[in-house]
Amino acid sequence: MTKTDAQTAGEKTRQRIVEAALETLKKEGFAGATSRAIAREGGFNQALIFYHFGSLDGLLLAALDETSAERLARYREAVDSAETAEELAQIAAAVYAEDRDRGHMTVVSQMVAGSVARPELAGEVVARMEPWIELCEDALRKALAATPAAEVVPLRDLAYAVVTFYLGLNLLTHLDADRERTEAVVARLQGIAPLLR
Amino acid sequence: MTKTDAQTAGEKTRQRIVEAALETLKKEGFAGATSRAIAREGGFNQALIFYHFGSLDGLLLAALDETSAERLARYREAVDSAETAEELAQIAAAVYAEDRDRGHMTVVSQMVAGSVARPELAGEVVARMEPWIELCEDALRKALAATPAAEVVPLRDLAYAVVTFYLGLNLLTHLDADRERTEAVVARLQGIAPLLR
Amino acid sequence: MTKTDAQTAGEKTRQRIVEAALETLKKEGFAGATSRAIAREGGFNQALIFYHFGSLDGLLLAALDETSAERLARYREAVDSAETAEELAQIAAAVYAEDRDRGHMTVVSQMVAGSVARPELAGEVVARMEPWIELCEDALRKALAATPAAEVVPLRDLAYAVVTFYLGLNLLTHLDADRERTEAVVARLQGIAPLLR
Amino acid sequence: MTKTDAQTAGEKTRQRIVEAALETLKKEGFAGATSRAIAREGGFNQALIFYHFGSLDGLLLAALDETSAERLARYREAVDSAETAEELAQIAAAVYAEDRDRGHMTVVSQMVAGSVARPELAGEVVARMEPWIELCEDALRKALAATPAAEVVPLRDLAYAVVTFYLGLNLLTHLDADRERTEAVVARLQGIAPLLR
DNA sequence: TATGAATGAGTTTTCATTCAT
DNA sequence: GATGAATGAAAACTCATTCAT
Repeated sequence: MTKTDAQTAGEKTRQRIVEAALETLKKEGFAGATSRAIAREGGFNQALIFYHFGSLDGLLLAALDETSAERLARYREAVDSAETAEELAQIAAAVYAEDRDRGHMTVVSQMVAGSVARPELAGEVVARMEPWIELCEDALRKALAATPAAEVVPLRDLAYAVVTFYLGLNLLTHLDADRERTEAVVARLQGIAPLLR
Repeated sequence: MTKTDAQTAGEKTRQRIVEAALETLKKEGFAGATSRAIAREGGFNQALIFYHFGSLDGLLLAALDETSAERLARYREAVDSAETAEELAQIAAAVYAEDRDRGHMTVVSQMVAGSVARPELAGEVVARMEPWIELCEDALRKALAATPAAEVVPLRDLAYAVVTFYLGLNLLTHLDADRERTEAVVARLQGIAPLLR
Repeated sequence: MTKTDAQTAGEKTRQRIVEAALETLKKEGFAGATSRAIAREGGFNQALIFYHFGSLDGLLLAALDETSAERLARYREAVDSAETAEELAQIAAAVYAEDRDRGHMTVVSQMVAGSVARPELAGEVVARMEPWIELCEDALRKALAATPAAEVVPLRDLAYAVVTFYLGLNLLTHLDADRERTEAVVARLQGIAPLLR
Repeated sequence: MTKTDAQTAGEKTRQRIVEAALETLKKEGFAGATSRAIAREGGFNQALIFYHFGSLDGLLLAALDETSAERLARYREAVDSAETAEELAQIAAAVYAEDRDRGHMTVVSQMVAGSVARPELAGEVVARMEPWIELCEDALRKALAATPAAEVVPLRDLAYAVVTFYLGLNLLTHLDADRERTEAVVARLQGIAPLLR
């Protein structure tokens, strides 16, 4: 086995573990994402987690990184391609729906919620939210370009508020069995976009 | 000891346990609010929790009820006494600050976050959020009375959105060590009030 | 309240507790006959058990005494009134059916089974089986009166064997959900009686 | 260490745990066979029980299987080698004595007795008694071959009755400290064999 | 690289029993 | 006589992690 092959094999395993972690986070939440549960989900040995990621926290953060990178790219593209506030709102709604159905944001909100009582994790998690806030700021800059809103609330703070809201929304989506309400709220927000003119 | 001048011993103990639970929830979060930790915090026997509340979940929900009742009364009074949107915003900020410093809303957000992976708890927790949404709706009705906003977004949905946001805010407050940002966001929101005119 | 009344009240409570213990033993078995379960069944305070019987074991033994006394009287009468082996077999089957349906022997077998690992109880329980063996010996004496069997196996040993068998039967009746087999065995034994001639 | 000349480490540990379980069952009975007690007896970590057997019930059933397999083989051989009823009776008595002294049947009767109030266990335990009944039926067929008894009581039912009796006997052996009586009963039964002619 | 085995500390909950009132 | 409250010990089981192979 050559060195390149070996590295590849290792990379593959890492990937497999990360995916199992994400899947478990989606299905069982942060509290249910134990090393056993993840290993069971992925069909591999528990100890592999510690071999490759040092600790369960390490894996969880790596999984968060992975999801974030993928989703950020997707969002960034969407934001860059939009021109008007309406377009942005529409795109946001579409990507939100995709996220909700595929569970991407669940991972984020679960990690945030789970980190609250874990100072070692909290810092790491919060750091991983920065790019989201930046992305959101960019989107808002575009959306509010021609409005007076930008003068009232600094974009940075507004972006932070939006992410904050998104986090709360994700939490509640999980609690609200029928999703009726969270859906309604998102729909309404879309209705606001045209008013920005 | 007569029955009038003092609670029964049982009532006192229940209260003591509830307070220990709240304290632990604030300090250690949902994941850290184990029966042991709560008993240690309150300096009583673990088994007392089960004697008085049947289960740890039972205690946690009772603690949530207790905090909610107290805070709701406080907020309700504030909302009722306010006349203008500015007044409401000012009061909201004041009560928010009080909550944040004393940890009341931490308990709520911790319970919400912790319930995500616990279906048995989730229903109970979500039910306990209803009065908050109602209160918020009343406040918004007052605040938006003379504005056209009410016609665009139904108050109910808006109230739900506000609570959602508040939840996210609480989560982030805990993660963001210096609180700088969450503070800034709240301050900005206050700035919006005058614009509603 | 006169002393007689008081005694009566105490006796009534004792009786209530004993009945709750018997009921719990029948429904939940020895392992399920905890002080809590018994108190719940009877709708009284746990501590009453210890006030009246000193310990849970004390209550359980008292309950065993009570059942034994009642059933022994019933069996004794039946044995005394029978004349032939066939009659005895018929009566035995009838009383067995009654016992099985009302759970009397369940209590005995549960106490025996539960005592196995409890030396303090074992001695007491075994002592309470003596009258049953004696009764059985009397019945066998009558049944085998005119047969040569009595010369082969001493009645005492045979009586002990019968009780032993009855105990095993009770245990298996509980395990064998459909009771088909235990019923069949009892039916067959009845068929043996005429052969004794 | 090759795979042929030794069990895997896991197999060895499993065996160690099973033996500790059997030993505890013999010494402390079903109620005393807690995970702690078994771990203490075997000098290993409690958690190992759950690692290897999933649950305490799982271990107990595995222990029952182990004992049963060993003893069944022993009995089967004895039954097959016997020719006459007297021989069978003699062999039965010898094997019974061995069982009693080494505690094999104690394990069976403890599991039966303990399962009475445990529906999940009961089914499993009862299933494990089938081979014993079959073995017994074979022995009886041989013993009663030349007698008219087989026509009166079907062998199957009789076998079931014998096992039933054996169970009761085991229970009582433990209660009856001096074993005098159970011994006597077994001795008497042996005396019956010649009469079958 | 990967794995099966092992561990100590932890979890929620229940137990029989005691005690002050 | 009776009760609500309290307790220390124990129950089954799970946790993240380590280690020898």
